[in-house]
Amino acid sequence: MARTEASVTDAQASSTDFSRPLLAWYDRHHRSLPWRTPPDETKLGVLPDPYRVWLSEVMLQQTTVGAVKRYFEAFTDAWPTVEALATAETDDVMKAWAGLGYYSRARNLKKCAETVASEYDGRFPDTEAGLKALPGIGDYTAAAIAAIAFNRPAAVVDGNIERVITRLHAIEAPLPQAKPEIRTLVAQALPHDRPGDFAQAMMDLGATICTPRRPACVLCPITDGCTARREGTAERFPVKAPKMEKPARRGAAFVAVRADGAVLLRQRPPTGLLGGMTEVPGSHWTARQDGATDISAAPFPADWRETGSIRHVFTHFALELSVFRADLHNDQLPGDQPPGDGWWSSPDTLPGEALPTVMKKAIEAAIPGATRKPRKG
DNA sequence: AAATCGTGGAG
DNA sequence: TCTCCAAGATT
Repeated sequence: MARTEASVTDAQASSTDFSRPLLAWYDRHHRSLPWRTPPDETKLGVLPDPYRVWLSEVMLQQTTVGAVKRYFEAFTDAWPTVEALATAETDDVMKAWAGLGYYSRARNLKKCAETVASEYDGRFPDTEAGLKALPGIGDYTAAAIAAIAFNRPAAVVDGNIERVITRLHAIEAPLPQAKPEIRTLVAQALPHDRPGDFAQAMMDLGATICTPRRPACVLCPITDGCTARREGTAERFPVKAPKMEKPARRGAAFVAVRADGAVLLRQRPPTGLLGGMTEVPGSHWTARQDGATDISAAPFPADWRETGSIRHVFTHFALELSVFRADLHNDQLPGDQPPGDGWWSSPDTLPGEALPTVMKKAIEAAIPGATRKPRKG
């Protein structure tokens, strides 16, 4: 195909202008994703639905593409527009988000949808500043939506792009200190005719070629200006500050099973770890390792039997949970109301509850299969 | 501004 | 099994 953008190339010509070969590579090797508009359409001016771009970008924060796909389909099926999400029940949103992690994202997602629906007439702002003012949208997400959904020349910097840029320039400064320098370099390389495709091309390159380990430099379209490639040190970048090791905590979880199979659940506080999500009653999670499993934290007296234990690793600590189960007869129920603000969830509603993975593990340890959703069809 | 906030896949 | 870490945001 004939190249007609010679003037653009000349204007940007420098050792750091890698956008043309990168975009040419993207045109041929871009990933096809449910929220993405392919380059043959964006080049004709067709842009993706900002709602779908926003939803995907929030889901993709610190989360892999593979994990996001099913959730994205479920969300867009249930709530096809930002107005639909704005009027949804928050509890339904938390249920749909359960398992994806970082649950403040779901709370902010709902708030953001409500703001866009009520204050912006259902249309997302088309500038970085306007977007960043919304809950759950920070530097990266604001730039990504501006570039991808509105083709604004925004400097998008995510983990992939940090890796690509630090290798291109062999940046020795550790992250996150090097971030301002990286942003400047991205802004300098930004092709103003295709900012959205450029951002996605950089991310695809980082995800498929310029990978954290064993990068496929042989297949890379921009090796010419890559210092780390020339020096054979690509895998050394990006340099990161040393990470501290995760402390251990332990606690007890109590699975109360009624005669009809219903399980006692309750809601966690609205903020903090697993904020607003559903849990089985449990003890405090202590950092003490000598502490015996604390059965005094049970929601009511019963014949609690330890049925096993589960391990779960959070971002900043590892948890070991002793799981207790009690099978209740009808005359053993603690009054006609569940303790506190809890509720009994029957076997057919349990799989649809807003249970984070750690709680599904705990329930599974007491009642194998109880949280598994029945296969449809 | 350092700490907090989940989960699962890959090597 | 263990380590790394993924399209980061918030306080």
